[in-house]
Amino acid sequence: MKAALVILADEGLDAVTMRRLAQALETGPASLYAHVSNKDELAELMLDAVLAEAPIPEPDPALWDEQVRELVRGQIRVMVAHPGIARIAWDIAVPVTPSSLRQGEAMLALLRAGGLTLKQATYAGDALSLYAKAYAYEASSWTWGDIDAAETARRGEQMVAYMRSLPAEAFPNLLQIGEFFSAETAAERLEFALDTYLAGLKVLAAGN
Amino acid sequence: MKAALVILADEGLDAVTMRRLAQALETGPASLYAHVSNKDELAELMLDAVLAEAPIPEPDPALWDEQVRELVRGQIRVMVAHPGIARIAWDIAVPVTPSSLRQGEAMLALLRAGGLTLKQATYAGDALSLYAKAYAYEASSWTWGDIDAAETARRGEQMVAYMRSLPAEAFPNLLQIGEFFSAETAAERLEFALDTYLAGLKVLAAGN
DNA sequence: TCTACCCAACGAACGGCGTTCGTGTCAAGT
DNA sequence: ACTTGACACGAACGCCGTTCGTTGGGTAGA
Repeated sequence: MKAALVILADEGLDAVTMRRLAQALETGPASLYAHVSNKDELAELMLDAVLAEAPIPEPDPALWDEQVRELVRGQIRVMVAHPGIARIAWDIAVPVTPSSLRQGEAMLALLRAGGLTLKQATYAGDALSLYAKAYAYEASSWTWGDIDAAETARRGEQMVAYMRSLPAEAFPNLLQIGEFFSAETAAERLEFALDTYLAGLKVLAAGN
Repeated sequence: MKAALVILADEGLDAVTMRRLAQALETGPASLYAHVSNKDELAELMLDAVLAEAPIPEPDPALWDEQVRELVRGQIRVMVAHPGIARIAWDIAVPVTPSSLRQGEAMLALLRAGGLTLKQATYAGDALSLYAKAYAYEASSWTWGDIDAAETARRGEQMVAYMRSLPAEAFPNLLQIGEFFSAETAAERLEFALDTYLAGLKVLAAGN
């Protein structure tokens, strides 16, 4: 349902209610149930529509690790481009929509091209997908909605105040990392996670 | 609020409402706002109480990687032991409760003991924490609540039916991995992810 | 052409939610 | 004994997802 994605983009996830959607379609809430059996099903349709925009690389064994990065980046990109979708992705327990399956198959194909066994590829794909969803969710909430800038700032101050109130030697590391943990470093943290995990996978593949 | 955790354990996350909690305390919903300013604040207190049960290892440079595993396992264990808490952990944008901060500091301390720079430790700790929350959330939903067994089974059939309806060569890998992806392999998938990521971190640390 | 039927679409309502407001109650201070 | 203040509470507000019974228009048959 395109209309739902428009509302999501314009007014945020909280505004995507059956009533609001019905209003956009100039009808009543009850009428929506002729096209969708559930709000969950609506969410699933929205997720699938968004995920369909993520490109799927053609596996090339020589480039497999960069292609895995590209696949994950693509998933994250489309989710972050539609803030709120990542939250929906978490709510859906087992995604069995066409786009989800295509993404899953693509991930497995790339990992196998990298020399992993089927089992290794399964587990690695699971971990990478989990991370993609997690990262997209966090990135979305930083850039949008749920928490506004004032609330975020308040939290930051609260944290600093709380930690200052403790003996400084209790949090020697935490007190130093503030500079690394801003929204600006988000992309860098993603690349770090991908690099590290893929480095681990190469160690594994070398042992096969 | 202990009473809230009892309701969570007995009746699931959906039952943790201000009204239900008030009923358990033999009072009205409005009275709760004398002790808690928000439902969000209640959730934060619940999360902190649960996280407080996760043990914090004393850093030993010789054992750092196994200690990181233990820390993550501990976080996951306490969350899965209280199904629904993992979901709360995702809803809270920036966890600034005492237990959360202690866990964060412990993670940084272990990673630094492993020879990572502060920046590397920050990014790695971020990724590991993200993964712990993600894994705990998934594990909780498999073992509990949100989706019942019948619904899960229906989804499984739906997926198989859908994939069978497509040319088999479109999903050569996905069609084979069913055996690896049951609830029984969950612990194995966790260990795989930890092993892989830590292997990647060691490559990094060696370059310092 | 007229009639009978069917079913998609709908208004209205149900039971729930988080939260707020104004009132009552009761113990401590004078 | 009287005042005062803080705390607890009943009732209500405006939302939510979903369901029920009705309706009205289009089509198939006579």
